[in-house]
Amino acid sequence: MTKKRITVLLADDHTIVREGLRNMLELESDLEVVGEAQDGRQAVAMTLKLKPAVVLMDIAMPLLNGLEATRQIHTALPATRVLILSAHGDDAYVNNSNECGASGFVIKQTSSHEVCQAIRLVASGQTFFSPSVGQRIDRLKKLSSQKRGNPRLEKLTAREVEVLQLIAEGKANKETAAILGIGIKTVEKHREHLMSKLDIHDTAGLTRYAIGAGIIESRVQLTIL
Amino acid sequence: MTKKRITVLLADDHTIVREGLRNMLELESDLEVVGEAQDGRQAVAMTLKLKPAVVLMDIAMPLLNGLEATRQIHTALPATRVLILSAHGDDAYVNNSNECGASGFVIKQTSSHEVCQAIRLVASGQTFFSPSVGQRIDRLKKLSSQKRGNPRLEKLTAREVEVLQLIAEGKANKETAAILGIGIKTVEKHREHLMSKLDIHDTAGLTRYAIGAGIIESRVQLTIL
DNA sequence: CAGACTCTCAGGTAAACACCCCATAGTTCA
DNA sequence: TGAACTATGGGGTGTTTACCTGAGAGTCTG
Repeated sequence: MTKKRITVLLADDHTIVREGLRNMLELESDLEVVGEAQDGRQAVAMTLKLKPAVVLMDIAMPLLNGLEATRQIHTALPATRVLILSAHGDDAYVNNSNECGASGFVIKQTSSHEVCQAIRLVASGQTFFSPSVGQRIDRLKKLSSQKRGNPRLEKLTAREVEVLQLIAEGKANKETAAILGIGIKTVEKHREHLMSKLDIHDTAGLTRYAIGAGIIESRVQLTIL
Repeated sequence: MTKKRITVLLADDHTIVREGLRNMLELESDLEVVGEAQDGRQAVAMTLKLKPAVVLMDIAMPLLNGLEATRQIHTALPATRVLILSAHGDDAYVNNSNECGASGFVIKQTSSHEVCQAIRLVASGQTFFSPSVGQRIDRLKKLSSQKRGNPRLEKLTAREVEVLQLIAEGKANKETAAILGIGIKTVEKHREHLMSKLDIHDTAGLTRYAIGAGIIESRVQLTIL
């Protein structure tokens, strides 16, 4: 054998995208796809089990969004590099992809060649940001040195954001409890804290907030005709 | 040469997705990717020039969305088959993909094998709809076969839209009843009909639908960090 | 080390919701 | 002129929320 290959875990809820990525990455002799996850929660679980060098992570995923998943992975396995792969470069979440512990951020408009390069870069400990994203990061860094933004979402804990996402996805407390593996009463408590902190006291309001904050996507649809 | 290959045009604004699809389709000996378009306008132009047998069309694209592009292609070249490839199968897009002249609808959760099969089907003049999408279409077809005179109002009644908006604004049934000057039971009945018609059975889902359909807006607020 | 969070869970209550059954009156349309 | 749809109601039942008090275990931090 020549050298150790870079192990990669793919996390994207679209089967077609995963298959396409797998095909492309496996054309590269130094990259090896060791697993595929269909949602954020699975991404975390599989990362802990398979310990890949790099996780290629979509942001918009069910159950747990890519950034939360990144945060959890970064906390549990700081050595694992997470490369965010997002459809939009103007996502509200671009802003704190750094804080979540991501090593890079590429948009889906990027060519596969660049993605491979990005994977190699982050695997070697460096960072990579798509040009349009990089500018945005720079701009925000400059701004944040002056004033602190959004007081509301900042106050939420990681667990609360998780629960908020599940609420906005339409899960009942019982389902949420099952998904998170905790008691219903605990979920109720998180919900209570969310409502108190955000001063929003109904499910519809929490859902609107989650969409507005970019925690989940509102399927944008044009012309109802 | 053995037989004529099915020519395919890819239309998706994400380079990675296009490359992935191209790789996968070219593994099939009977499929041939003859071009790639990055937006809806380009998709129409390239279709007119290259005259592919099948256009694999994403919906969410810049400049011109996939459904509009499909409509234009179908008008100009009725022989060309358009296969919609969308990220979401549960949105309003599905409803009028037929009207735009699409021959099929697959969601990105589909496997590449199924996508290839779908391409072959639509190329042969048949139609293909992903299971989850198919059910929706069937339901709509049944509805529209019953009331042909009003193709656009087959969805929600004016009153139901009113109630939906108030639900999405976070109003409880009691508030809604007071606002509309009707009884609570009537509001409950409208809510029941909404859930049944939309096949959405929780407040969060109704709220997401209302936002996606443009009935209400989710205030934009970003910038964390 | 003590206080401040965070996460976990308990019991309880009143309200709201989801989903059934049913009916009446008006409109629309084949 | 019926059949179908729409809007308006009532009754009932079981589930789910919203909101409250209380509390133990853990972490983080000044």
